Amino acid sequence: MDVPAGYNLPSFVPGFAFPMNRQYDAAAVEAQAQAWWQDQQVFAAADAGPGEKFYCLSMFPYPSGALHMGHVRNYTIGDVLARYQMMQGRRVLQPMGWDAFGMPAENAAIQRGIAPSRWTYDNIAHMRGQLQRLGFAYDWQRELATCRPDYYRWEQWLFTRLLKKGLAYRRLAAVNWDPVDQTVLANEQVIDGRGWRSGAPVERREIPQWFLRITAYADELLDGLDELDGWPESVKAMQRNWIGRSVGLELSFEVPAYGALKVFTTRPDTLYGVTYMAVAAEHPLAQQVAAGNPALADAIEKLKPRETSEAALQTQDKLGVDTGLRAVHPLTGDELPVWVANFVLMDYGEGAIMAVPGHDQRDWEFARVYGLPITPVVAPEGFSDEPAKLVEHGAFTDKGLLVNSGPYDGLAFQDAFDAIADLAEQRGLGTRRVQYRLRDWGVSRQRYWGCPIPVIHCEACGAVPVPDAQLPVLLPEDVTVDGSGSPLTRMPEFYETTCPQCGAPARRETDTFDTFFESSWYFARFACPDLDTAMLDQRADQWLPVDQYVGGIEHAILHLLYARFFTKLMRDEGLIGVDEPFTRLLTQGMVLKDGAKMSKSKGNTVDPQALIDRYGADTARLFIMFAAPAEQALEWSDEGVAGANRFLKRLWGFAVDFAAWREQAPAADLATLDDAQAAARREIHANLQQASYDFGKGQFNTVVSAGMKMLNELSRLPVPESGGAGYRAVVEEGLSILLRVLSPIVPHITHCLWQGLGHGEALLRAPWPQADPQALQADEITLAVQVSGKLRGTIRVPAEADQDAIRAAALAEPNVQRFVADKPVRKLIVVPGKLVNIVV
RNA sequence: GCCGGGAUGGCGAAACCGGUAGACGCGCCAGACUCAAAAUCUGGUGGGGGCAACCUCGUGAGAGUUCGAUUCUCUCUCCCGGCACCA
Repeated sequence: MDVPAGYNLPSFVPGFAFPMNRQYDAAAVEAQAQAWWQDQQVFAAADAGPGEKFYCLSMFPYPSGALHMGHVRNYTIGDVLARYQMMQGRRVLQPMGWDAFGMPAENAAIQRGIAPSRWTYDNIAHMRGQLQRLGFAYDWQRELATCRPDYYRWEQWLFTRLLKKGLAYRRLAAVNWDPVDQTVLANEQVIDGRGWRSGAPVERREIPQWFLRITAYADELLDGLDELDGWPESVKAMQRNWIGRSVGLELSFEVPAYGALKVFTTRPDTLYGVTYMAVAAEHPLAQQVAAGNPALADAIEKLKPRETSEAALQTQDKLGVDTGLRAVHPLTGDELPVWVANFVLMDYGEGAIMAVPGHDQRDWEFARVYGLPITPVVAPEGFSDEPAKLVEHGAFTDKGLLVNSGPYDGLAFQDAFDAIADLAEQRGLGTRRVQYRLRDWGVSRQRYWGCPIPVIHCEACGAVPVPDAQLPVLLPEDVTVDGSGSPLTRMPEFYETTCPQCGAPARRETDTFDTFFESSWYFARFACPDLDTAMLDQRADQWLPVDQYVGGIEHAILHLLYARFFTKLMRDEGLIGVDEPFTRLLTQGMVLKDGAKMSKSKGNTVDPQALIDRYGADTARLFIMFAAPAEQALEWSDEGVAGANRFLKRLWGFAVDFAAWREQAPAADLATLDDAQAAARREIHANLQQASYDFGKGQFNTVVSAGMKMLNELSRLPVPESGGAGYRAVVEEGLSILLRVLSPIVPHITHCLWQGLGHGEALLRAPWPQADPQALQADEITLAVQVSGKLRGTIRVPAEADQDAIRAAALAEPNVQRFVADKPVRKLIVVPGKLVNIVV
């Protein structure tokens, strides 16, 4: 760590002279603290040793160029948690790395003609410097970047293992195709149905792609959520819904001139309410109809989705066309029209539905548009009106008792479900089965800046995994990217190879992995980043699971689900013993300015570098932790930052003045406190208790608040001109508590003051302070007095007053007497330590 | 469209198990210091009423449960995150 030239470092010698400089110089203080940490190697995590392990991890950044405020927030929260655990005596691992593959590097290459690798490595170097300037307690020896072959070779290796197990496979899947740029587009690159660069309407194309069979782990991924007590309920709920396990009935409807039309339903109880059938435009039935009828083919073609995003599909107007085919209702024998509808998704279930417009809102809306009948077959218990009334203004989607359902009338949901499912199974019409919303994970990307998929395509042998001895498949870094597809497809020296099985000329796969592939296992690699003989070794089990994971809520589903999935894959490969990667999860909120998320496109960003240059790392950290709870959105405020800096200046000045005063003061004596000093001490300990409680909850803004109150209490005490044994005792103790409580948040200033005040060298290793119960004792307490629930006054009573004494005091309060007057007291509630409510 | 979350003074927020709404900070107002300003320090600061003691309204909207609701239940509005190729 470099110390700014020309600055005379204050000489912090424990227990001796305090620096003369009363001015808080953040740059000097921070350089001093960081130099000490660097010198002592305090953040190098020992794989074994004394203390319980604690693995604290923040989601690693994409090296986009420079840190943004969201990074600063994320990493400050993680660092505060890590440092807090160090002070609890844990052996803490807090690593940092780079999620280095991705589209922005290719975009930069197109725009500026820099190779993606060069751009990425430069960004990493710059951002690493910024992280170091912020004083995060990272073990930099474990740093990794996912774009380096020594990292990605192991995910290539794992992929070949999954291929052999059948957990990776290849099939056709849809992509967004830009017909002008002749390239595949990410959903992000499709704006209002058009390519972002060409402006051409995107097309949907089916190409062969690699998939990971995440659905094979659907049940385990779902059930595992129940054990994750340290995760927010909201994230678990989102994952549950994403996996979307539902138990239902697979049913076949006979369609003359087509055959059996299979559907899946979770509501067999509504079978009598089916009034039409609907299939997706890509469904074989639709294709068959189109083949024999050009007019219908044209109409069906228009119903085909153009984009791949589900949001785009589900928000379009409900459109359809009648195929003219009729299905036979399996129980009533009624004829049901078969429609092609754009709200039916080919990817979910069977790509066909039995429409029950009385009890499904989408079916209801479609029926309304096309004048199809709506038949209610379920009604709430005790519903006595005309059943048709139930579905006049929308579908009735609750469960209830069956009506209009022949022999099943009057049955409740589960009985009806069972009876109809039993009948369907007996008659061979269908079977019960479990359906997931979760789809297998498509990992192929037709892009350059990613990990090459380690497969060789041979005409004779098919898709052959690259043998271990040939790994890694190196991504050539010296390339030109021009936006018209991946350069790998134009590099014979990359793709021309020979089949590892038969030796014939063969073509190397030119697709790369989804970048979620890299981020799905990096947390494990941090345990052994230097290992070059295997993906992981026993050190992974020494550190895993991650005890505390911190990152944005936007990763609630995909990244966190894929990381959980990979953990199970690695476990089943015998690499690790844990089932789940992250024991506790904190999802931090966004950073906003003027009510909107900070982003370059909105032009409302604040550059963290400017903030650090002006005020220092501690001010940035303090503001971020104080301005809002970690999980909530944080509204940026330049004045708030200045306020945070003001507090640090006050803290510095107070400590320096006290140290100077202490030179001529008598020894500290806690037995000689006056009333004000005793009260201040009580407040210090009360706020310590609060801060410890809040730290445990992860509510850091109120920890800062408690620290501010402590300083307020101490500064309010008059400084004795002579004597001062009591003052010295209260302030010395108070400062030692305050510095420790704040040290995870503002580690630099507290480190220097701790040393300067002579408490020892390593604040990091100081124990967390404990509140003294004796200091907390008060003789009198204040109780609120309500009359019929409204506050009418307060009373002071001895702390040990009994209920009768409290009642008497409450009734004697003058304002209370006014409101009670001669009205009879119906009830008198005493909440110990809080309030009295007199109900008249 | 579906899933998840949020809404409290002029602003960021606090209120632990249903018990004094607005701690702490920002901003603003007044005062001290200063030739002046900045910085710093002291005091005040939810709306309305009152000389005051106090009264009254008030936690997105509407209902409900309760002696008592920011907190629990139901309905609604608006904003934010995710929706499988942004990371």
